[in-house]
Amino acid sequence: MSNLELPVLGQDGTAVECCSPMVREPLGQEAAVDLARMFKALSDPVRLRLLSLIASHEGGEACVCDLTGPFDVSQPTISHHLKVLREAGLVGSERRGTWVYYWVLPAALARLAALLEAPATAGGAG
Amino acid sequence: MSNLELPVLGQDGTAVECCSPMVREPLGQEAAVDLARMFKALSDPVRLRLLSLIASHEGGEACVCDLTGPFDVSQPTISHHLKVLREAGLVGSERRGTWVYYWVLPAALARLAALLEAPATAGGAG
DNA sequence: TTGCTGTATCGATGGATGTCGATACAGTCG
DNA sequence: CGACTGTATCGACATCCATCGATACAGCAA
Repeated sequence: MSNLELPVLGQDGTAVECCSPMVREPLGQEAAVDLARMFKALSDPVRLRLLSLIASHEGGEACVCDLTGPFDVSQPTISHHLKVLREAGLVGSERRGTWVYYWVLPAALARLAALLEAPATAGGAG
Repeated sequence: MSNLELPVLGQDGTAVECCSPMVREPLGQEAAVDLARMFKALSDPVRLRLLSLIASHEGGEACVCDLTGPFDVSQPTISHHLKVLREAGLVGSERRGTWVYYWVLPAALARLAALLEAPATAGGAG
């Protein structure tokens, strides 16, 4: 249950509408729906902190037991948020004995980062 | 009403928790709330397409009249989504005579992109 | 002024979402 | 086996959100 079927594509450079900066060409509806799902997973403060906790944890992965402490919400809520992140294709998970480990899928983050990349030359916020 | 008070900071390299990749260090709660608000603005397919339409429009800005056509939703809904994007600090807007123009604020997109940037060396989604 | 067009706001509504307590499931230890 | 811990699922609930039609506001043209 680690890798969902991500419609990710040309790692080798084949330009797809999903990965080029959105300042270059308008997003298609399909791509927009797919990307919006991933951004929605990032649209909650708890999930954002969970993701950064996992990503910055040593070894690049974290046990759920490391993730429930830093938050004021209940354990089922943490489990729910982890499920959202997993179903969005942002993290993978695996059970090892008693504990369940989560790790970030860098390709997914990179896909979103590439989309947001901009020349930053036009009149920006500052 | 173009520039909201973005707590953006060191463009010159001063490391702030908002801008360093989340794989480096855990996000603080305040930063997470702030960033989640921006990601939430990107979590809707219509808004994502609106943003890319604006960004990829010639001159880097687009009239609302250019934005209502490509969608199946009503004009008030488009107006609502544009407001969400504006209040999230992702776009600026200005009225010029009859028409209202919107443009992307690249610094905001760059801030999010920097956060998502990862070494992309660990076992990724593929 | 009146009329027309472009855009924003209002109020309502159905559906999605975050949260919880209770509980079920998975694995380890006696 | 039973007891215990770690994690996920269930069901409920309050709130938020995308959407709409109706309407108000802003600017231009007669």
